Amino acid sequence: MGEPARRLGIRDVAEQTGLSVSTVSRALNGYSDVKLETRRKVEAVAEKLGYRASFAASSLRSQQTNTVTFMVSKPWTKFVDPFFLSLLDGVELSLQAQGYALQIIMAREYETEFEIIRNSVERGRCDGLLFGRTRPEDERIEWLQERGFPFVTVGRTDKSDHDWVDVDHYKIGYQATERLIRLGHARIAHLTTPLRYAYSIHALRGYRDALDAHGIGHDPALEIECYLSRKTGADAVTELITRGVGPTAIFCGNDVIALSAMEAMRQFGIRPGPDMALIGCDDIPVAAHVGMGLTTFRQDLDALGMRLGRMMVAKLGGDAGPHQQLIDAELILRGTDLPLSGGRAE
Amino acid sequence: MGEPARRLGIRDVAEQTGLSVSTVSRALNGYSDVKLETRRKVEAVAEKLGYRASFAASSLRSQQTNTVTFMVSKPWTKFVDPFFLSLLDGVELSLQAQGYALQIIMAREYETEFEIIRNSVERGRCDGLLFGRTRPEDERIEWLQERGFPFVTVGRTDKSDHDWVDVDHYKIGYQATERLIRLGHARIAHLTTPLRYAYSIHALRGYRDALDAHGIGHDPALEIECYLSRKTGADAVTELITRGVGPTAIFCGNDVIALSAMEAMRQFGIRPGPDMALIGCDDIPVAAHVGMGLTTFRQDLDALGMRLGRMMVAKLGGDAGPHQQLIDAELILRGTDLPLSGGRAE
DNA sequence: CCGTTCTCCAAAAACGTTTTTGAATGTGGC
DNA sequence: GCCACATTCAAAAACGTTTTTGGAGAACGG
Repeated sequence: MGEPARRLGIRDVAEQTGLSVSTVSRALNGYSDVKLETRRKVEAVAEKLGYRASFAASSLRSQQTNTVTFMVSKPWTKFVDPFFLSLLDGVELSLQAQGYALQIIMAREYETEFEIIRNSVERGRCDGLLFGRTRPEDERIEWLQERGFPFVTVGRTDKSDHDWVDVDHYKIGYQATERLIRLGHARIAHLTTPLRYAYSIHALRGYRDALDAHGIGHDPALEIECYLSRKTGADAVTELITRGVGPTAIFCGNDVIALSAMEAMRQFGIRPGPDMALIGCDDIPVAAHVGMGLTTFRQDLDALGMRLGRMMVAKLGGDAGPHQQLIDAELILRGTDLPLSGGRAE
Repeated sequence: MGEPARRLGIRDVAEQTGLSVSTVSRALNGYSDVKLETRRKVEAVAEKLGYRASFAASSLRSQQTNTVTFMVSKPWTKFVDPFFLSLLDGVELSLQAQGYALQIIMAREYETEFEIIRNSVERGRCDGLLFGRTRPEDERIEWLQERGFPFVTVGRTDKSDHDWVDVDHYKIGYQATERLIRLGHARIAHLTTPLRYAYSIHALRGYRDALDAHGIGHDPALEIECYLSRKTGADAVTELITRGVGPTAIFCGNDVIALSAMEAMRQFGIRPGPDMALIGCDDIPVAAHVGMGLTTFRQDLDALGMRLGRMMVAKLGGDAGPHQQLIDAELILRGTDLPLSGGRAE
């Protein structure tokens, strides 16, 4: 017994108000050619009935979803720290201010990233796309550009004629290295984040340029690519020490690598800081608590997120672009950037 | 010049194959009443053309989205640690195995949680809903139950006649307290997570029951409710000490509170562990690195996520339920659960 | 050889909105 | 008093699928 619980539709609102369906729609969507009094009545009835337009129906007809998708790659270290949440927070804030919903979608495997994008775009699940982990040559970006689909990336690519926001990793690399040089170090190793990502390469360039600028050439043996799983910071430190490459300081592409490196140092009886200077990047929460505190770079991801969102809104609003935003990281001095003391012969 | 780039539709596939629109649809959606050969041809052409069904159109007609939404409350501490990501990972894995997409949506404000749910459900944006931070009396749950909308929560409520998964916080509270009692402590404080959440209350009950079971009554002065911002673990410790309540051990509702408490202890010259035993909960990454290591409880959120996803799939598949899953946490012994030593007069 | 069942496909309706088109009414100028 | 124009709304088309309905032909049993 009882009705089969048919979905509440715009017709019901039309009947209740005694107006036509089209007028109700125009009233609810804020068109100007509906009398204020009429609009009020429609809104009141809609509220009373608890009516909301079907998402599927309205986006089918209007050809837009008012939704922006952020694709997050799972093994992105930044996801795990609260500041990445700040980024999403900033994005959400600036999007919803303009009536857009933020939707987050996970790419669990590296291989599915592209497939997820294709699916989102071709099925018309969102109006705009946000993603990070850009690579120097990024097929996702080319594909999206071909189709003219709106997107903004976190991170640049080699041909950067699209919208992006980015942290200046070149500057980070340069500053970190220069600081270590100023502290008297000359044998400075660099444990890089995976070099398939553009930002890793920028940091590496900064590192090398700083060395060059101070008349120190870069030594390939001091540059080691690290991963989250395969080869960690600890492996790299072990390699540096057993091969006798003899660094007195290390600049790590991120704090996770730095932490792992510190672990290995302790195993070798090397004190991070006094015996081997260390600078990381990201300022993850652990960084302040580990040992004497890890010197590292902090990024204002909140601001980055806001800009990311605003850029997307501008783009969806018809602003052609391209727009780009580079933001600086802040050096957080703690306990591991110490001057060269009892270094070996150099 | 050039076409106005009309959207690629199912009609195009129909024309290319020489079949009717309905046959193409049935072929692509895996119905049985289409010859294998025909299906192959359709799939080939669709692939060649790069056709994908419009999400809006198909979900309008079929009245389902094949999407499950996880609503994550922003100030959820678990979001910030990598293990929360494990939970989402587990969910995604079990959902996509059954052809469902996982979509994450953020509730930045406490007040918007309900609104987001209403919007998702009434606009028909998803087929099922997942969320945590359940409260003993949870209006979201009642609302969803009234409407018969499929959902599974992370955490129970008082009237638990719905589907949920949960970590056994009662057991955690009981075990933590019992361990501290066995170590000789009798004045054991409990810094609780916000008591509006059901799990906080479960932990509190476990704490009290353990005290009772060992003939120690609970003292309201030893129970302090902590928040992430307003009153932190540090504030609570300050209160305990300045008021001379005299605890010798503390069980903290989570590690963030514990860390904050440790900070305050140091300010008072109290060594966490030797001078004041401490047990936390969650095993956030910092926990292993802070001081002599925080003794805490680890939860297998990966498994929790898998179960959560599977439960949702079952529900969407017509399995009535209710289904409930309680999982145990594992005590991780580190350096802060020490026996009572130079305690004051008791 | 006829009737029945089964297999495969086509035509058309339906999903619930938004947008287009056009009509009715009122208003003002001459 | 008539025409032009602005305002406000209604009718109907359109969005791109899936589902329903039913029909043509093949297969099969008697």
